[in-house]
Amino acid sequence: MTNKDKKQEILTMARGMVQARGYNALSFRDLAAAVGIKSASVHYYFPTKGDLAATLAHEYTDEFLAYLNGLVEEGVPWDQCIHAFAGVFRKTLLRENRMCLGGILAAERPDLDLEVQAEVERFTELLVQWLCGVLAKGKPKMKPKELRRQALAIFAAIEGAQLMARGSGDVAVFDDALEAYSDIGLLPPN
Amino acid sequence: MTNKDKKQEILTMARGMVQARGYNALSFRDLAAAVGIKSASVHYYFPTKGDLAATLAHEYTDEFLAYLNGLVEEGVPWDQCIHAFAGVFRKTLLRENRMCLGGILAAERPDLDLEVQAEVERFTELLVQWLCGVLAKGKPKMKPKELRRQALAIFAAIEGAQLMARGSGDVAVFDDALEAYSDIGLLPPN
DNA sequence: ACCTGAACACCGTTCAAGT
DNA sequence: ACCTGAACACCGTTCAAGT
Repeated sequence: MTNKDKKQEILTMARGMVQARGYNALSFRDLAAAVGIKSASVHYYFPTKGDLAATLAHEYTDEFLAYLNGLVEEGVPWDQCIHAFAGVFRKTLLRENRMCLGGILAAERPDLDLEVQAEVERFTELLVQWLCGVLAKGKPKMKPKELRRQALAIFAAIEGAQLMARGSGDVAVFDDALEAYSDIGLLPPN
Repeated sequence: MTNKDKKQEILTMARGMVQARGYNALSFRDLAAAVGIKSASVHYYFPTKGDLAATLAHEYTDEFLAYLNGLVEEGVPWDQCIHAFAGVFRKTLLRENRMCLGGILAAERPDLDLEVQAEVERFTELLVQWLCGVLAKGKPKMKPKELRRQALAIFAAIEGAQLMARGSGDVAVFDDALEAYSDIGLLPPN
């Protein structure tokens, strides 16, 4: 196994742990045990917990965005793109009641190093931009500023639905909220 | 200073700390120092961190609800009640970028004792019920099930707007999202 | 290049001991 | 009744030492 493989293995394991229990709850000793090394060795790959989290968040953003851009390139209609976006959050909940990495890190913001805070902002910014682009197809007459506000609103509403579903440990809460969003026109109809 | 005073002082201080930095980041030693005792003494009032958090969450719910019910009793119109509800979340952000206690505990759910998880669910349930009651005045023809879904959606959307505003450290994000919610009719117009 | 044990100051918790 | 210091097993981090 190469260096890169091991590093990636640590990242993958850590991502799941943070999404499941949060940044503060992530233990280097648990993480090390999960990949079969000692906690001191994790520092060989990532000098600090902040470095690990920043890398984690950066990759998460890139992969999330690659998936979303893939949908657009495949020619998926704009309204189905929005639903696919929401679907990612739903799928995350189904796996051990996990949260969006950007969401849980946002909640823990004051405990994060500046570099990690910056990655959270990058995540939000890039996904809002993607939503803007997709939304623009459905609402061609809308002004850029209003478009951006609506993209943000859709994003926030979905994050909030996920947060409340996690808090109650019940995916139905997420589904109910999203159905109401569709009824009212915040999300396109099914 | 009586026992009750000291206990309340601990609770008040702990509440602010959890809203600012989260449950996992709350340190008994920091908390003890803030109220002028040693960390071991905090355990005299609250045997475990879970006991403290559960009491915290219970009081938070009660106080939040008392404020909201006060609005209704004063005869504040239903749409202004909803805006006042949202206003609490905005005000929380303005104080050191704090979060709703129910929201941040929801994010940290897997790290919470069962009694604390139950308090988070109580918080959500009681506030949703209050929103249902207020919303019913504005939409008298709406069926109970749909009413509840919409109350949940409003709650989730506001929590999400707060989460994203916290993540970016910018209240304008909260304001933008809420403006979009109003535009689309999820929240009543201003 | 990659890993380790031991040490450091932290954490929640317990408990015997103080007043 | 209320508080304490000391101990326990944890935490992230550092570092000299191993291969």
